[in-house]
Amino acid sequence: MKARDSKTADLREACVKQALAIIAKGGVDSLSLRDVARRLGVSHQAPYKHFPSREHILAEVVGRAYAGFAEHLEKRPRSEDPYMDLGNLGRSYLDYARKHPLHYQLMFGTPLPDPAEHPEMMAKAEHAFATLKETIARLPGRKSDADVDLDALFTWSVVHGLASILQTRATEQLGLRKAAISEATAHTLGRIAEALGRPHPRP
Amino acid sequence: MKARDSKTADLREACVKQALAIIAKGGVDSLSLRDVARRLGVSHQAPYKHFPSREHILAEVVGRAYAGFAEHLEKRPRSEDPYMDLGNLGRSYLDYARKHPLHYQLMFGTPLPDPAEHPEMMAKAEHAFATLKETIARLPGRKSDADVDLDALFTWSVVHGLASILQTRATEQLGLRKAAISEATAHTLGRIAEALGRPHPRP
DNA sequence: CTCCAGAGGTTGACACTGTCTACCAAGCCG
DNA sequence: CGGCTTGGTAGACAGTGTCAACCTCTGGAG
Repeated sequence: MKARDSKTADLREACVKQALAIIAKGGVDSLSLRDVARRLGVSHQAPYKHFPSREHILAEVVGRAYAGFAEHLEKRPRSEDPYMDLGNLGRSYLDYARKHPLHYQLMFGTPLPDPAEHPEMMAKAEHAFATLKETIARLPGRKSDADVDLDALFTWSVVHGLASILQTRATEQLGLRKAAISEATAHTLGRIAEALGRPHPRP
Repeated sequence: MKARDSKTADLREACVKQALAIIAKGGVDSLSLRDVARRLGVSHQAPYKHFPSREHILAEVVGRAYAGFAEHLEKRPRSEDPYMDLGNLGRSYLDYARKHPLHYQLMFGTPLPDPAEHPEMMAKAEHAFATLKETIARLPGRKSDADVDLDALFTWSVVHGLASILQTRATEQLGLRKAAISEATAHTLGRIAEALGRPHPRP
């Protein structure tokens, strides 16, 4: 019944949407296929016609988060200066984590469905890392691929670590001044650039 | 019955131990108080005499992980040179994450019980961060407390980010050479020191 | 046109979970 | 003795994932 004639159209799609809504409200643990079905006004087994198991619907949700993330990184502003370009990439990364904490948490802060069994889930993630490596390869003074790999890993560590920490609100509990938080992004991106060899500004 | 006369002694203690064992085998999701009780040969309600809910037993397990972590950091080698001291701290941190991946994951890679409702859980974490700030404050050229806060946050981000990434085995899926992984720790710690102003070695 | 296979939906059952309630046995203390 | 607390038991309930059987359209193949 209902005005939703979405029936024939896309129950699968509606499931994914509702799943995200449920996770948004109550955390990933609270996701239950029966709840999804209930909200959609269908039987508790209907979702199983589209997803073999709870893990699979979760993998789908996470996969979409990765896709949105990769798209966001692609849309970042570009620059001629390689250091600025790296800065843009980092800012864009932290931007996404701040604006879409739920998606970020799904991607990196949750016990994920085994990636080995859901390979499509990780495809987008690889692309994002490749972008980072390209950007770093353009910095002056890079020699071997090994250097690039190591510095890409370093850079990723920093932004990922900062994003995670800012999300846990650990800051509130660790006695940091509020100002520290708002300045953290700029400061951290600056430190990355210095670590990677940009001449230090010494005013 | 059984040879376990631990009965009078410490069912509570045994619960925590079994809980950790269960999590170790099947992940945090698989923890069930009924399973704990079953393994201990007691009724399914016995654990509830010692823990008000599943969340509380989890909080206890996590709290112990934090304690063990803080203790590990305390035992790190010390040094006169402040940069070496910082390096030791970072190495010690990454060491722990590598040797006790389960504990590390419990602390930082899992949706935790709400810290606001389990304050004792976080007490040890604060101490660890304070140690980091002290170490950084000893570096030459630090000015204000604000600088120290920001650089502490930066440093924490790096090590935490690297530890997280190395644990997800994302490396395997992102096309990094195996060598990159083993070199990552040393390289990253070096980059931190450079970012914080240690003169770059240019061989 | 008929037929029938399959996609997508249904109901019912099962084993499992966390948690509530009531009950019981021992120990302690007035 | 009587009563209170502590730590255990048993039973029930709602909620979960998932398996199995069944129903009902709908789109082709013959």
